Amino acid sequence: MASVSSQPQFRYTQPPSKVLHLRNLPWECTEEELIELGKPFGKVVNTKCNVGANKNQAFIEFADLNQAIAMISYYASSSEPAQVRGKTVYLQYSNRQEIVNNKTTADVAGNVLLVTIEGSDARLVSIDVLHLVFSAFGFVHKITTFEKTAGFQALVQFSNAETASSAKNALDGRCIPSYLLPEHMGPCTLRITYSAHTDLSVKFQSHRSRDYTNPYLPVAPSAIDGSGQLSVGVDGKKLEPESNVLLASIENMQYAVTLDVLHMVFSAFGPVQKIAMFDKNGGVQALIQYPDVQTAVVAKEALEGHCIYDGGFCKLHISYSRHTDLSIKVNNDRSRDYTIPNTPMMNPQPSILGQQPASAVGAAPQQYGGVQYAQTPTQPTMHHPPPAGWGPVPPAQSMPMQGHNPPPYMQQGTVPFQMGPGMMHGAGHPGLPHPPHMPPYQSQ
DNA sequence: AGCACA
Repeated sequence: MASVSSQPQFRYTQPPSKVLHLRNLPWECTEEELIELGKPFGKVVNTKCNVGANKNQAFIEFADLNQAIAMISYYASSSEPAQVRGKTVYLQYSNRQEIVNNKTTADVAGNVLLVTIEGSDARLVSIDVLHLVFSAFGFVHKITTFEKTAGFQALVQFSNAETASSAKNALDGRCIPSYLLPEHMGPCTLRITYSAHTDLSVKFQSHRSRDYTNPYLPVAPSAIDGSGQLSVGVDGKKLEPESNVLLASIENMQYAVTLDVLHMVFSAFGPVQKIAMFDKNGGVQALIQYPDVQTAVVAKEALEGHCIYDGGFCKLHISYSRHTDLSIKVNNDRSRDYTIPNTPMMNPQPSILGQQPASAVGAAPQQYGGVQYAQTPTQPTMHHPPPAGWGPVPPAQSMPMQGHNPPPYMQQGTVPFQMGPGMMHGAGHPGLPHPPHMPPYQSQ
């Protein structure tokens, strides 16, 4: 009747739907319990439990609208309320006509993981740390993070369900290794389910979202500072996401700084895996890759602001790169992969300088004197994967070098920096022009 | 006790 439809309705009534919305359920109510509840009234074709902030809501979908109406009608006039485990359950028609993302989405493997980071400091976990953690299992295409009632969450997109499930199996319920987290942070536990997403939409590189397949995606202005590095200020504190790859720029470069010089300087802190040099903004920059974040942190703190040569020449400015694994296409005078054994090096040269700790870059810069360098174009002692004794640790520095162990969930061969060339997947986009002064591996 | 993954 037309006159009825225009009448005001009760505030909380809904038009009928095959889908019923249930609330006040006991926590972690099961699908079986929902089916038990609905079965007397018809065929339950789908359910969704643990809905809402308190996980105490659910949906039941009947095969037929009349079955849903029968259930609502029954309990509307019954003296006994609907109950699950003795707890009164409130029913109404859902405002949707079908359950979307039915319960199987949490169980069917997909290429995108929904990650909930638990812990009082969960929101301090940077997207870069998440990237590092998940990259151990395969190329991570994209990450988005967001705050939900469930807490701080991230969606992590892999190439396929296989790599996603290996990450899920290894990481679900595990804590992020503390050395990847800012100091004084409590434990952060990862809870992982599959997302129904297959391809995340990332518009900007920012502190909340990243697309690692598209190096030329614009960076959100809010996420960068003057040096072009991400610096997310949480409670006003500057948080530079740490990385195992350092970006070094060289100021006042009166003398040539070669790959070998950089290798020698940075090797004092740990095995240098890869170096890539390139020109940017009229200067020289280099990416230096260590096997782990911790070594990079130590090197950065020791070297930042120091000069390679006496007299204030070749001053190093070091920040963390967002890369975790450089893709070295060819070993030459600007790029080198030291992890590949038996790779013929160009210009093999005798070693110089021995094991001078690089903390002495400032203290004993004459070791790297320009003249000496010019006369003996350098080749550090290491041609191959770093030997066990890759050099003394600068004694004056406090260097927790014990941390070369992989985090507990990482198995040999799956650590991020041993990932194959897929890591820098975006580098080879055929249709994308490389910006000037930007080598193909350089994402920003 | 009031609707699902940004």
